[in-house]
Amino acid sequence: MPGPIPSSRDARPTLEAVAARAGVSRATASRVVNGGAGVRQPLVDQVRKAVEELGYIPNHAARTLVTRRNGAVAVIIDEPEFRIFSDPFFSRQIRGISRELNVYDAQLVLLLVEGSGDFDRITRYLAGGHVDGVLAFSLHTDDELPAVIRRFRVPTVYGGRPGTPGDASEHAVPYVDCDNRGGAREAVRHLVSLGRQRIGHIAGPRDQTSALDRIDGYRDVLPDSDPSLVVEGDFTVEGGARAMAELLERHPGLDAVFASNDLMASGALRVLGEHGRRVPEDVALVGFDDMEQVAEATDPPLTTVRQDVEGMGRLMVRLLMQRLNGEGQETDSVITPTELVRRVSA
Amino acid sequence: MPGPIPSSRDARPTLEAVAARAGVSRATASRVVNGGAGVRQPLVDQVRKAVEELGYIPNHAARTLVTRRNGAVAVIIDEPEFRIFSDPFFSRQIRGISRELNVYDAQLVLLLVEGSGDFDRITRYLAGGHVDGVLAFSLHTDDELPAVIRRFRVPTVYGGRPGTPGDASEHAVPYVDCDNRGGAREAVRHLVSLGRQRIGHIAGPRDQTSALDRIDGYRDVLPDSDPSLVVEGDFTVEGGARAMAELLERHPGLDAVFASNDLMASGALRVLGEHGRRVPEDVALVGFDDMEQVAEATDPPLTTVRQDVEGMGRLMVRLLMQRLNGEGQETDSVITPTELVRRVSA
DNA sequence: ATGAAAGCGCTAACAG
DNA sequence: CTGTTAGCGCTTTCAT
Repeated sequence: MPGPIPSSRDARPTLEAVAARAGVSRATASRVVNGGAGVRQPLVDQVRKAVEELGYIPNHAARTLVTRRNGAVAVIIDEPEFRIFSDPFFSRQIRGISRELNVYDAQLVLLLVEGSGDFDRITRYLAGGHVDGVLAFSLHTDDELPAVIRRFRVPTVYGGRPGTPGDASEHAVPYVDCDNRGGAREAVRHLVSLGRQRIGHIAGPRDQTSALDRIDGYRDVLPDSDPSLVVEGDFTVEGGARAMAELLERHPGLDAVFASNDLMASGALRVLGEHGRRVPEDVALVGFDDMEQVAEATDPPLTTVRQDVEGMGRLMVRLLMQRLNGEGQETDSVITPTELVRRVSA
Repeated sequence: MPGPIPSSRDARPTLEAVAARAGVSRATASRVVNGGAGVRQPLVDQVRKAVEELGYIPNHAARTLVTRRNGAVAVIIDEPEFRIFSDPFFSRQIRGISRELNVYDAQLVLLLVEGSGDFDRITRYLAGGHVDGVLAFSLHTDDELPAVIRRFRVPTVYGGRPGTPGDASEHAVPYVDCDNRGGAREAVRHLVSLGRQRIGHIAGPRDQTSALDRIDGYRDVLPDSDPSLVVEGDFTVEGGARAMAELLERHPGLDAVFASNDLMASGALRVLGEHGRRVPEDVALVGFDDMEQVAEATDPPLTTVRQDVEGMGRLMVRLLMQRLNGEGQETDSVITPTELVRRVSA
């Protein structure tokens, strides 16, 4: 079905050509191309036919120049190397975003931030109005991005609750996050329901709200637990392994662990094995994220807390589009539910 | 260092304003903004100053409209769900691409293809000339993308050797790939050097050239090996596990396995364990890719073949830019070297 | 070396 | 309902 699209990129037909062929004015042709509202059917048909025959494709730049809309959204990911390398989390979220963006016929411009150097570049980019909106991830407490976003008033939705104070004013930027705290509670409650008495927690880095929220969830269920039962990891396999070793040293009698993500849980699993602990018999283990790749591949497979990462991505796009269309400047943030997935480790 | 950039996206200063402030014509201002060649120093300085003071940022759409360049490159990934979900490979390659694109001050537009439906969309997008060039991945043998690319003559570089015949004419599209065959040879030779006698191979899907090339590498070293020693997997953990089980059933006496990627190797590892085989004592195992996340997290850590994924991404961008700048229409493909990384599994 | 002027392709008032 | 008319902001001959 090759269709009549011209075989070269150059010398593409313009609206002018379409109008001429259809025997109408450029304005009418434009109207038809943009939906055809308020144009009589016969003319609509003529124009459509001309478009078809000529293989007309609108020139985006020209359109953007006058409408000041560019049909593109930037996805900004500010993440230290190790995490984007080792965490399918982003691939998934981006897939959700991409899918939903397609619905709106919008393009996805990917901006990876690696250091303050990149920051200027991104500032200029956003300031230049090259995109209609922004989807930003991994805001760390010391991030400069929120300031830029506020300054240029770029419509934005955050992925994950931002660590910055986030002025509660009318300009608050909405975010989409899963119920980290509730999920953590569920995980720990599950461990408790298993009859476990000494439950440790391998936390994520303190500069990420998700890690903080999960610690809170842990404490919600175990308010009187010994503080030394919580060790900070860095969301990597190795970090999880180190934390587990530390935990074991401090509390040899430990009988359960809630790790703040699956990667750390897998590291913990290995260390547990090395120290002769059977899982789940001696020590029950629950992770977080439900990254199948990790959670199902470990031995034993991990019981973990699932979050709908793709759905969260789609949601972010929807919220952004609402803002762009002016429907409710007062968009609210959304917290999505989590679900405990029982496998073998607990 | 906030700088003088205006605090709102609207009402941005135009070149006109800059020219007025600098007391020159728009043409001169434009020249300065674009490098300042052929403009006397004093004027250059005046314009630069005005740009600075006004916080002028060029309007991309206007520029694109006249230059027909848009400073953007599309990255097209056509990959069934499971792989992008479970393979850090892309994250890494994209990071390399992103970094190198920054060097050229070009934007990255991400296009995820999920089915034939998406195909129309992408065709229209490319035909619309929204991007200056394309970086395309995961061409399967039955892909429609190459046809579109050829038809519209979009400057393109493939990631990985495409499965399509790839007319050897002057319009051949260059690609960047690692030395899959050589890497596989190295892996298998290593196994041989360890004194292993019955070496199996868990291959990747037949519609991917990387999998095919690795099989070839295996056969290069073991030309007379029993065909039943090669089992096809699908590059996933589960697929690797199934393949390993099959292999064990066919050849209980197996003493080594070369898996076509690390994910499958990790699945194989688990099955090996379940069947009471010690690794590497009873069965030596080598993977491919060196995805640290997987290769270092398994127990024992995997010996594997490393490919410089990020470097390959950067290389793709460089080749594309060469094409765009007309330097050498006859860009050649590049095969990057691999390296055996010895850990514990072999 | 610099400026004037002519568009790039499209949309959006505004008339009719 | 349709056509005419202005630009959107920038680059690029072409004169000077």
